[in-house]
Amino acid sequence: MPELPEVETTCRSISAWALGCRIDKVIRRRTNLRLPIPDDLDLRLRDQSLQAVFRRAKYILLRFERDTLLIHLGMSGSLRRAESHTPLKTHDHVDFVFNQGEVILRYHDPRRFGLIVWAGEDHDKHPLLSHLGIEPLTAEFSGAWLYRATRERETEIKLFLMDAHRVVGVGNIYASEALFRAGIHPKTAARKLSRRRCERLSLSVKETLEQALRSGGSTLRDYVNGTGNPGSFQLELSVYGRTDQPCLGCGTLIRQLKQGQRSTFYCPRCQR
DNA sequence: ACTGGATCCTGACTGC
DNA sequence: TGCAGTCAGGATCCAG
Repeated sequence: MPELPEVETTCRSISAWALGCRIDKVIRRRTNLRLPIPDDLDLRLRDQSLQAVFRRAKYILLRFERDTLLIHLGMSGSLRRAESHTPLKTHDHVDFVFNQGEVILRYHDPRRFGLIVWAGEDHDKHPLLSHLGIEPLTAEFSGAWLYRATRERETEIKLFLMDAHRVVGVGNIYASEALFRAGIHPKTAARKLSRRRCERLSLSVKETLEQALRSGGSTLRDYVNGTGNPGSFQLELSVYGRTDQPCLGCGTLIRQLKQGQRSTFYCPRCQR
């Protein structure tokens, strides 16, 4: 479900209400997601207050006084505020109950592709994070970097953009959108991109993600941020999900194809 | 090392 | 209605 803008939006909205709140108890309603949910969540987190909420790639980190949690939302997860009277929904797997039950941070994930694990002493060294590539919204992710990283790479550029070993946070929606913005065909071999096109693509990735962030992310099915509000970037999508609809630039019908078992959307005229 | 494919799981939707 | 098939925002593991 969530790509970088949705995860970042979730972090920001949780920060806005939960920082400083103290854990009353943690309720775990099932023992595993993609990985086992630690059985000492409640024991260890009780009485610790939430110190920081931040993101690495599409992982959310909740830093408490003595422990840090690593959370991933997978395809269908959400982490949002609930009240003691908020009715429980199917697939509400974990509740972090704060301030004597006054507010709850509730983890919901129908497909259970997400995960909740301890981050350990140094989260950057955690096995799930240690191999990750660079953040797209930093200066490091530049045209020069992209040009260097794509040399000799036979992979289609869309798959390259979605490979978290190289650059993180760019999922299926924003990869299609960024390539449209850059005027690059998604099946182009990464190594064939010129320096100039790499420059353009790195900018397009940043602009696409930043625009989505300003809209609070995309809500296609059920994404909601940490306060339970949907995003609106889906209204600004140029190609994603627009098969057979006219390109906003030239009117040519948007096409759909498969890359790595995922749908790709593109304009055959604007993207070469 | 790189690359493509299968896999985990539920729910929404389509077509018969 | 019901049922089967397809597809979905992610990431890991495995074979070639």
